[in-house]
Amino acid sequence: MKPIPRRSSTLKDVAQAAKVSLSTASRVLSGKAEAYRISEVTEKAVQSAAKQLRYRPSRIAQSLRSQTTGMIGVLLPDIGNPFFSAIANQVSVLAEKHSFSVLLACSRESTDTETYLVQELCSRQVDGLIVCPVGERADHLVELDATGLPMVLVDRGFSDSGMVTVMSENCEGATQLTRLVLEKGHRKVGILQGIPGTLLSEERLRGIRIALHEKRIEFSPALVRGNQFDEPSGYKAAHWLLKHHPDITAIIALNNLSLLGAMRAISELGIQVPEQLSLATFDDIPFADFLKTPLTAACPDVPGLGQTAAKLLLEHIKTGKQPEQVTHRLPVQLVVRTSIAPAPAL
Amino acid sequence: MKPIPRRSSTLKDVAQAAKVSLSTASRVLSGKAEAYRISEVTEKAVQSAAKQLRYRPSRIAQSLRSQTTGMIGVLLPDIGNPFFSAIANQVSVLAEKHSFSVLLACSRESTDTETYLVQELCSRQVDGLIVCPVGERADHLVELDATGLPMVLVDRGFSDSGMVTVMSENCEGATQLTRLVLEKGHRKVGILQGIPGTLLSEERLRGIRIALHEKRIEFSPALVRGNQFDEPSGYKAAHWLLKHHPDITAIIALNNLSLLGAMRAISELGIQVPEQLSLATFDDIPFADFLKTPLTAACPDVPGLGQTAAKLLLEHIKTGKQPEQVTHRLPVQLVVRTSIAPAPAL
DNA sequence: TACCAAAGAACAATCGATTGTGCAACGGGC
DNA sequence: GCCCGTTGCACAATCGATTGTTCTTTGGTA
Repeated sequence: MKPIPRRSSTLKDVAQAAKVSLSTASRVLSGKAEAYRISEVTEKAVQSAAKQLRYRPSRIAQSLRSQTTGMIGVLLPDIGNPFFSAIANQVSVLAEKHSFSVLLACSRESTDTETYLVQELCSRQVDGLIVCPVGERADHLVELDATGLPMVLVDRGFSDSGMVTVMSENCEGATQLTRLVLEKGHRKVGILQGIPGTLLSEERLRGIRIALHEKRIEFSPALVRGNQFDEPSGYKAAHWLLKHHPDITAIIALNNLSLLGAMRAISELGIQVPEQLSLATFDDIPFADFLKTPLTAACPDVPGLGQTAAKLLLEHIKTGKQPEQVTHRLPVQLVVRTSIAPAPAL
Repeated sequence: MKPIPRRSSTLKDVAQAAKVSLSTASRVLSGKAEAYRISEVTEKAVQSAAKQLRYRPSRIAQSLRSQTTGMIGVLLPDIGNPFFSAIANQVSVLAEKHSFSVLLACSRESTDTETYLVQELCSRQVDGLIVCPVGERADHLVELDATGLPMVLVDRGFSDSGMVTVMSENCEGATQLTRLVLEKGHRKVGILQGIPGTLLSEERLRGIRIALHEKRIEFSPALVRGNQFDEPSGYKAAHWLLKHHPDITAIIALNNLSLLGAMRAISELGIQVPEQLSLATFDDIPFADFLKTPLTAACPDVPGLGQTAAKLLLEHIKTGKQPEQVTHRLPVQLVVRTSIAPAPAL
């Protein structure tokens, strides 16, 4: 299979057209004419030749030479999820501002895929990496981090991994959200989580336990359901909870897709929110204000997460120094709407 | 500024470790040992050296040599918009399946930025390009298309540009959506559009005119407002319409963000949907079923758009031949909910 | 024993840009 | 008139991988 012959003009073409050597052409076009005492006549000749030939340097060749690509890798679990696409958006805009390109990859919540893609991004020599890890394992990331490649984890992380991480104040947010529920008299609350054991889930659960503890309510692991950060998981978990624990009076969803699944289940079962069942959730959704029952939610600062991660990464790349502060926490904003009602008398 | 010394092992290292030449190492690792009659002993030696050194070939070097990068550029107006992120998602997944990486760029609905980014992606030597153009101008894209670079436009396009394009059946969809409105007796309908003059807007407007014509209702350009594919545009347009034409009984939004803006405006004005004002829109939104007033919408086949575009592009890249069919149309699905009510008596 | 073919691996050019060093030409000072 | 310093540019190595060509070795045969 022949390489496609669509070759744009190279430096060589420019040099020949201007009747100078490669080196001279290169120095002129990279603005070093002055430093190398190149005459104005020559300089102009090169520049006009470059313009005529519509010369654009090959970033591939530049990358090979300079060992730096001007690309940052962005590895997310699911770009279809507005939460992550918002992060990608922020990163992309900031990257462009700093003349970096974004190499996007999507692990689809699979740790194996994540491991593979991280390698893939590395073999493309990205200058840095922003990863929202699936969260089940950290070894492949720790190993990479150890090589010194600038890397920032975002939204999800690992405890004590030593890797630079930008996260929400999950525990605090969960506590506040849960308090709102408990204050309305709810005593038996179902919880929809994502992948169990991930730091994100653990922190949010911990926050919930703190609020429960304040009210002297025992935490019941049986009421925590869900095994994925996706809609089917939320759907099944909600169905299970409402079937096996019909006396729960509130549900807290720990992420947006679990919530969406739960709402389908609740709708199917004909349960009224918030009259029969109160609902609280993590993550904001567009159109939240226009829902039949506007949702009370603990909202991570999504733009902040993306911007902070990008800023830290770019800083690391430019200075060569890892940021001093390893864990960065962004506050979660509590948005009170109407989905939490007083617990119905049983 | 020195290049960062974080160098992973190169083919040279492997060759030295295995005590063979570069060429032999290369041939073994690219699976051509057989063809070049390399002894099994040597082959094993190279492979184990590669494994020990954790050798991964530099795709930069490979790209330079092969003039092919295994990257496709994806240029979208706004990745934050769920519509586009869903497309990016599809493209990303399909690309990965075919061992391509995605270089993402975001024009932020600016044609200038778009022009710049297209150049940027090209100088990175992407093997192909998927573009959802802003739609104001086509010259920069036509020019690129002429070079033979595999390229597919998605969702928005240009009339008679000759460029491979994947679009929705906008006209037909708009006609159907409008019919639903008119059947309920509405005679004065406000319309929220994106950037005027773009093919997308024009086609949808044309569809609306067809439906109006069927009912012998005159099309009034004064009732078409909006100048951007974003929320503020929809917000302002809706406010303007409801202020200057308080007798409109329905609004049709031609895209999701205009709709969102309109809903804010309508909510602020305390207008009841659908009792006082009917609402119909293009684009589906998550949670649509759970809105206070579930929206009747003409929904483009978003996954289909992404997949078709990716498939066409990858096909073009692999075969080297531009697909025969230039324009691909995907049906728009009409989802009837409850936001269109009979027109109130005036 | 001498010669030839095939096997096995090394040499070297290449992709496109960057950069340290070397080499001419020119002018001025002694 | 000769030497030296400056000016202006070319030569060549390099980044890492691929590949056409060449070279050496080995074994078999006449």
